[in-house]
Amino acid sequence: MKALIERHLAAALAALKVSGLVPEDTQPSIAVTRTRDPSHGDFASNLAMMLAKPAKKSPRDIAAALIDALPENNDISKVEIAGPGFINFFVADSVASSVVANVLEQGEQYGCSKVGEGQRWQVEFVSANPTGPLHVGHGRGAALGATMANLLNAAGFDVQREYYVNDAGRQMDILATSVWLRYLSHHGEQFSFPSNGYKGDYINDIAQSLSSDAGTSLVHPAASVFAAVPDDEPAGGDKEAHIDALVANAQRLLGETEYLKVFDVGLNAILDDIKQDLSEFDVNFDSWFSERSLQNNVMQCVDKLDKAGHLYKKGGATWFRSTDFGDEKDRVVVRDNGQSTYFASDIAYINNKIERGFDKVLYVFGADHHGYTARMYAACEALGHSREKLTFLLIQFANLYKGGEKLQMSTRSGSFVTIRELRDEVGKDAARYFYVMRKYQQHLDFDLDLAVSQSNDNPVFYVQYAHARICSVLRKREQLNMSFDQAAGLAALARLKEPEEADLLTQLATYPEVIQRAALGHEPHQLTGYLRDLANGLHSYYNAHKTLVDDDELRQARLCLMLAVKQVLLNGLLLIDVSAPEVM
RNA sequence: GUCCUGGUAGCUCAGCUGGAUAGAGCAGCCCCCUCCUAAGGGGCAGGUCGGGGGUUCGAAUCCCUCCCAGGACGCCA
Repeated sequence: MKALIERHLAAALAALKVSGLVPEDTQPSIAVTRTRDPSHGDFASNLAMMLAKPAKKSPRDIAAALIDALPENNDISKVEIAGPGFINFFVADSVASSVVANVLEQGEQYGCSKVGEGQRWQVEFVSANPTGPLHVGHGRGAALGATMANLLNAAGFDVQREYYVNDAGRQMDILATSVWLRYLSHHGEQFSFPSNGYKGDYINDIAQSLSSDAGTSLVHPAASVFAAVPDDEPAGGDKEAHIDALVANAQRLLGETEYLKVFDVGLNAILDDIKQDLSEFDVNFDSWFSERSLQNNVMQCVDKLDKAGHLYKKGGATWFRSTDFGDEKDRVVVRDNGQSTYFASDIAYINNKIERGFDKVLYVFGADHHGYTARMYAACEALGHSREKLTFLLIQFANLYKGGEKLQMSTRSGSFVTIRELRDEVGKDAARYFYVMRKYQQHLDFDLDLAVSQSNDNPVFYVQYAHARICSVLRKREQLNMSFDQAAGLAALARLKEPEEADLLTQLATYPEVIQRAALGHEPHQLTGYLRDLANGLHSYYNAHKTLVDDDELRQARLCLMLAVKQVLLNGLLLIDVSAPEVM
């Protein structure tokens, strides 16, 4: 409808140019928007006001001329000039109500579009280090990433969801060493646990399973484990040096094979845990990409950059001249000790992603990564690709509140609320809904008490209740043995004349636009906002008018409308992976 | 210091490429179940859109500047 009006306005504009009223060279963008106030019709355009200046006429005169030049169309019942020069379009009732038939015909496909057809996109999200369970901070990235992927999918994009597993590097060594130390404690060794080690209870659990796996075969006396290790922080030393020395000793004492065993037990236990948490959260990935699998490619990529002349040596290290591509300073890719940096892995990873043929790669990152994006763009361009291939969505942190108190979380100290605890406390539906209902650029205050409350305060229930209410009406119809004939109802849509019905029809027609906007703008909160409004429309209607009326024809029409609203509520909730209960 | 993101009703937030009288929810006050689920609906009240300039027919939205809050700025991962 919107496109139709735009075409008509374009035709009218062309006519005015021919008649000389508007200069040939003016190229205004033709904007048609939905109106907020029904008295302004269904759609409005500001075209006349934009033409007023170049044409040197008053906006209202231009508007009148445009309207005269508009092609005839039966779908538009009235066109008016309003206010300073808006052109308001009133859509014919038959067109407005036809949306019901569209919804029922398309079912779960209603709202889907083909704007992204033929494009392969990757959405990478969560990608938390497998050093501990997912906490509520990761939850937001998980929920947003999953929903954005769903939305893009609905907009016709071919989407791959990927989790980048950081299964290499120092943090993982610290994890493996932490597990081993706990294991040693289980076997009676006495020592004080490093302050920079992983201290959560889950480390104990993993150590326990390592014990039942390996028995005492991995035990070494504490004295040798701590031999020549510099003091820890509490003893006045450096905690980083302390833990690094412990890692080195672990690797030396255990030998490569045994060390790797401990390492993998830790990694796999935690990764399995993460996978389970995510799947219970209805967050699913197509691909778990291992950082270790990239290791051979890292130096290849470094060579590639070197051959292209983007690297130089300084102070024993190899630097990438990222400032050539807009970064604020150059970055090290190979340290003076010969080890490649984490950034070097990321370069290889970018290269890998692009070689896999994605048209666009979306990174859903925590806002703390923002200093990182400039060098990522730089790397992408240095590798010979357009920076447009990368998009970073920087998610602001989520703060948890309980009883008015802000909860703290930190993986290292082991004091955090896990995503599992959150789910147990508020349920998956509320958690998923709350995570996406604010725009991602905004800090999210997650009120646990509100999410768990079964009251009208809770927006999740509000939307779900609308769905359940419709189901209840449908059940009641059967109980009362009232007839329902969908074809007859669709034929009688003209009977829907109440203002609440008109509102619902407009809202239903808006849904595909919302999905498209939410998908292309990566803004899931558009969808939750829409669902709230639609639910509100339904509740208002429900209170104002009875569906199961004796008038056969009217009842059939209203039932069709109810079915359509139910379908759209369901479609929207599916995109955020929230259930649509039939009974509440 | 540089760079991000925010600053809209008492609180939490919407506000689509600049558009018509700035919208919801919660909190407050009033009303609505002999009627399809009251986890609901309707109404009232509540705003110098952080301050100040500017662009425009028209600014919460764009530009400049200042103030405030949170975050990021390693040869860490």
